[in-house]
Amino acid sequence: MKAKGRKDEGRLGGDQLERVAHLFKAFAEPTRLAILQELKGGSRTVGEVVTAIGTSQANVSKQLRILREAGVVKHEKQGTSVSCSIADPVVFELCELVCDKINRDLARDTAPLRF
Amino acid sequence: MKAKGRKDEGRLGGDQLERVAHLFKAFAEPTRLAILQELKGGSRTVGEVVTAIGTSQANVSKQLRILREAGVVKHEKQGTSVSCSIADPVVFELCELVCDKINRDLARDTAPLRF
DNA sequence: AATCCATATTCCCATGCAGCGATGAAAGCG
DNA sequence: CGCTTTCATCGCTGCATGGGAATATGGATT
Repeated sequence: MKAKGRKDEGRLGGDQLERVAHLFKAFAEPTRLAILQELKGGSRTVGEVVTAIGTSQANVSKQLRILREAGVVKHEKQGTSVSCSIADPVVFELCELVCDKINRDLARDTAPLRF
Repeated sequence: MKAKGRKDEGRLGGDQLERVAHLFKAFAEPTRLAILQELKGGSRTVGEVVTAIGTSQANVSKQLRILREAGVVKHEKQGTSVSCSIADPVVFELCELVCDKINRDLARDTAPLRF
């Protein structure tokens, strides 16, 4: 009967919820979102990302590690530098859904201009 | 020409990135995900959520507030108690995308059993 | 080997925040 | 009016983490 997981109609346990939360957390930071936005334009070296988003190199490296370990960004050694790129197109879908929701809510706030 | 925002091919500024990050942050916590999962089954009072996920009432109230302020959960006074429900179906899409991604990555980790 | 460059890592500090206990506030009910 | 129920809020503590400065690592060039 394969009672593996799935004990309560697909309700997730604590460990799995932590997994999900951990992945969401990768997106829950302006600096990391800025990095993702930069990578949306294609592969960039770490140095290019640093100059693009204007924070310290140490910080970019650290945030890139978080994104990589979340399976969101991919690293590739290319000659002397390291080239980064989006590892999973789900990034775009997630960001689009979230942005659309924000825009909807903003419209709802601003809409009552009707007179 | 409506030059509102949109200064660099749709790249978001710091404030807007913070908005996006803030919304993602609402999902970046196991307790809040457990609450959302419980509400996925329909409206629940605060008390029902408390007994369902097994943490303090104070904590549930606080996390519900965060979810409500993020526009993710809706509160409605019903008699003596407060009924909560999912305010935006985008919740389901987001969670589904994230879960699918995790399952894909897990499969990729477990797959190389080939010999 | 010495050196330069691009990244990664370590140490440190400050902030944020989840969780608990206690208290407050507000609506039903005797 | 008190009393209970239901939920929200406050104060607090411990832990996680974003960010900077300094340092380590590792490849390339000379």
